[in-house]
Amino acid sequence: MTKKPVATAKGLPRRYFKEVRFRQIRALVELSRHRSFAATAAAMGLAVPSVWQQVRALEDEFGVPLVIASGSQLELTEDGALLVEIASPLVEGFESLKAVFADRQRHSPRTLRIVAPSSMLHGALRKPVAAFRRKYPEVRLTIIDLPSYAARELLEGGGADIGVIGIACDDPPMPQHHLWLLARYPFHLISPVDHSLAQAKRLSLIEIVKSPLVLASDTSSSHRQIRQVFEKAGLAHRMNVTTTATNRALLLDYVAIRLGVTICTSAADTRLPRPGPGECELTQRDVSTLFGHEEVFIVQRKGRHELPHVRAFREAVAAAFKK
Amino acid sequence: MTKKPVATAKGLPRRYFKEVRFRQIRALVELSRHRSFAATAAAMGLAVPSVWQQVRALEDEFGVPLVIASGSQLELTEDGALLVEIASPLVEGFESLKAVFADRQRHSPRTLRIVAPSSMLHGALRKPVAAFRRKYPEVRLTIIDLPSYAARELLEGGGADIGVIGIACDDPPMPQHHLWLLARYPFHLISPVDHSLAQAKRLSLIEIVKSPLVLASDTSSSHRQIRQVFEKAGLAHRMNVTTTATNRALLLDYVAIRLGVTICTSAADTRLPRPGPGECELTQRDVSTLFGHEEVFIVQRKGRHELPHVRAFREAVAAAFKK
DNA sequence: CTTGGTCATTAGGTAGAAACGAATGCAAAT
DNA sequence: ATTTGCATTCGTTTCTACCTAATGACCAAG
Repeated sequence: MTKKPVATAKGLPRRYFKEVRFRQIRALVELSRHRSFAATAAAMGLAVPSVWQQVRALEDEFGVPLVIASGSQLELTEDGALLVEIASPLVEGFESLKAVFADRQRHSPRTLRIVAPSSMLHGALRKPVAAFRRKYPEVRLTIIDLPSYAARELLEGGGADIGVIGIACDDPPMPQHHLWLLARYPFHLISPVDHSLAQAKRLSLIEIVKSPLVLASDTSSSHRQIRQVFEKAGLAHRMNVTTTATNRALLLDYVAIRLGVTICTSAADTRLPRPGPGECELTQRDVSTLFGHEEVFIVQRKGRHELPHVRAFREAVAAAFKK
Repeated sequence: MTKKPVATAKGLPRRYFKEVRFRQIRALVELSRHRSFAATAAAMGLAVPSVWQQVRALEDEFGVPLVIASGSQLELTEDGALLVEIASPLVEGFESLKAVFADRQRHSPRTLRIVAPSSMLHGALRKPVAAFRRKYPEVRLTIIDLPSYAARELLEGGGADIGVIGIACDDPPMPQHHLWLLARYPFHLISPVDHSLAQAKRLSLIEIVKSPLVLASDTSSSHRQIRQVFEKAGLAHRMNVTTTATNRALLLDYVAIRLGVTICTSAADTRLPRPGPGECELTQRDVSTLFGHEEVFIVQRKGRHELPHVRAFREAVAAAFKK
């Protein structure tokens, strides 16, 4: 029975054996230092036959004797000495590879690109960012201010290392990324105190859609979620979004000058601003039974390894939200 | 059940796994060129998962991501680029190792050290040496003229690459060397024609030992063999070696001026010289029944690899003797 | 809006390399 | 004359390098 050769994708037999191997070269170089298989093996933490075999394999490969044992003392042949001369810089370079890399890495600049909507940056992220800046002053920090959905697209394209974004319930999944839930904010309806929606006993989507709306940017998660809710109710075509703004303070300004009502989220401790000149007083009602909650995630590309400074930032953010 | 760690000679577990491997580095460097696992694998003659695994192993080893796949196109991280920058000269050096070695080897001087008794050098070896000189003019040829046993000792000490020597029957074996039998020459007794040993009906050791002897150097194989024969017969103490010489012509001269008789070997076609002035005529008798034959060998250290020019010389000598 | 192709990734399996211990043999030192 | 230290051979075990096949994501054209 002949041994059947294993075919590769290309129909060729495997051929990873006939080849000069680095370990063999390393063994020879060590041998040239210690001048004995026993000493070399000890120095390399190997058994004698292993070293022996590696060196003999080299001789087979190059077709010339490299060492000869005359009595107890071992000598390199001319060819052996030549090979050592050529190869020893390579061995040294390779041995020190990890150290050199670590050294160069220490001195090469680290970067961190954070993306988040401005509300996050002004709010919950302000402290973690500042703390990170203090702890890693050498890291080049890039902060990108984008509404959630735009931020998501940036992350997916590799344009940022980490993001803190809201994700609407029916947005598609992000299979390439890790998501950690940070917070759930209920949606609130904010309107002038004298608005009919502020007075109504019970709110319904039908009632709300009749009013002109002031919403966040259409690339924000809250805008998307609200639209999705109206779509499911078959009311999307009746939405009258008069204004969009990227900023909660602006939204409230527009409501105060009666451009419409807004549906947005607020952290529990957030107070409504006092009315300025020419503005009306505002009130908010919880509409989470209709619109659910906005869910905020830390988002980061999946991968085997997380750089230490990225991890530090991620944990700082998580801790800030946990309080 | 815990997996039992295999203990080495030193009681430590084997540790040839946690280590940066050369192939992994090579894969990364190739990947940096082709920018895709598929293309890299094709270029290296490997399957895609092999390359993938090698690069990921590197990432594990260095603890940082080295490449990221964003969509179809693959990108090196900063760390990956750094590692490639450091390692690619090593890879190139290693890849070209064999070629560089071959090149340097071609331009580095080859040597051949031949040892043999002068009789061989003047006789059977003259033509092979000349032929070799013509065929390999660049080889530095060292010819050492020593009697057989001295030549043997030189070979055993590594002082010569190849030897053509006689070996006496009872000389110790040479386990470290290859021996090829070239010729067997019968021993002859050469004496003046009027000597009693030339006249005697039958020769015996007893008779021969009574005569003064002219022999080759005591480090020659023939001298040793003759001495061994007399020793076995218990006659060694009665040997009266009046003269030794390293050269057959000299031996015959001494016999011709009646310093004694000689026992030596001669090729079949060798004629005795005509007597000079003041010399007597000589005659020879085959004494191989008493002293056996001198056996001539090519001797060469055992080893996996024989350099081409050495082999060429060995074969030239063998051919010269075969005729 | 599916669908087919191409890519990366995971999983499972096999041949071969790389290591070991033990046994042998040579040579020098005690 | 032993012992000891080394190189060498042998047979076996363990680990690696590689494969194929299957899965999943993305992209471009039907």
